[in-house]
Amino acid sequence: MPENHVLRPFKTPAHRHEQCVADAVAAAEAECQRRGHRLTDLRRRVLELVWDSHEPVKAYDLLNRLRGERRGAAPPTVYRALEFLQNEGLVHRIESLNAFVGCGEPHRRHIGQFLICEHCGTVAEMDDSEVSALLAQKAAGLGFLVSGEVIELRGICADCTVRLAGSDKP
Amino acid sequence: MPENHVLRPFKTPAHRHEQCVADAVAAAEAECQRRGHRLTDLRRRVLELVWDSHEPVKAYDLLNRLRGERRGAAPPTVYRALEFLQNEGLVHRIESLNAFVGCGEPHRRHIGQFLICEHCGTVAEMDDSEVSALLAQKAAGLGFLVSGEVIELRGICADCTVRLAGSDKP
DNA sequence: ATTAATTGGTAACAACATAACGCAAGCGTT
DNA sequence: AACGCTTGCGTTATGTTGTTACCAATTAAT
Repeated sequence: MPENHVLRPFKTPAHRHEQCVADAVAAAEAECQRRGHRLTDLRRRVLELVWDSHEPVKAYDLLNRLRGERRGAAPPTVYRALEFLQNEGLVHRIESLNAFVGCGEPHRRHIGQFLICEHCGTVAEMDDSEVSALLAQKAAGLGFLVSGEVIELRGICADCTVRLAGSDKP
Repeated sequence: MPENHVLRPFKTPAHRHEQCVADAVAAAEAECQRRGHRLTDLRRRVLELVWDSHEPVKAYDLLNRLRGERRGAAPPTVYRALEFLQNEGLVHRIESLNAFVGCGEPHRRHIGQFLICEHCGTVAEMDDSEVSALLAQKAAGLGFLVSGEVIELRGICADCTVRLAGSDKP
């Protein structure tokens, strides 16, 4: 078992977006079925909207899009769907952005460590057990027993590094 | 140079709180003086209020306390002071709580890794370069160049572990 | 079919944060 | 001291994010 899962890589050149959303929804269907939980129309739609961007999505952006297609959509509509999706591990919340991203590997329960590109806004997800273990060990040194972690790194992704280097000398 | 600074330990039994706040303010004075930045009455007072609790403090709690002693206090009053204090490294923001804690070591610039006790609400601060280095290395493996990190661990602190174990068999 | 549990529509509100404007105090120059 | 610049912050208003409470509609279980 690899210690570093890369769950949500930065976009590859060959990225076919419709397929990627469809795959995510299919995986979600499968998981919910397996668990006997209900991925209703609303929940599925919110999940699609989350995946529709590879950047983190704000709850009220989802709401605005929902309003266009569902009469009576209101904050609880979105937050309830998001809560369900989070509980099922289908989306993650990015605390430092008050925003949400789809999870690329919902069948394996995990928390995730996020890489947020400050240039293009894209978020990648790692799940590295070595990092978690080291943190748990360091915390244990202070008598602290870890039960959850929020890890969100900011920086520049590979694509943007290239792009920025290129634009240095135009 | 130690790789793991413990900047804000959990409370010790001998904790003398007034002294601890006074020390923090004195350190802040010294830092601002040295940098030629102005720790005004308002900013000093907000810093005191932040330190007054060892738990993270919400901006609007600060505001409510300020209102009792300063006519015309409003959200910008607090947020501006907090922004200054953050820039000076005198307080840290806990993203996952929308709250603020005083920094125990303002003379050394750092980001901090936070341990949040879910039982008593207390926050401790680590600054472990080994953790940061490992994260940077793992991210680099994905072509990601890290420039900032948000690390907030939840769990149970040493004191509460003891307390909880004791209350198992009362 | 009847009942019980879940889902989500609706309205109101609570919590968190920023924008824009202007005055006045502090400061650095002359 | 007089001038003009910057900074701090009071003030008003508004924008964003998240929650509570209640009830109607749908679904699942008996």
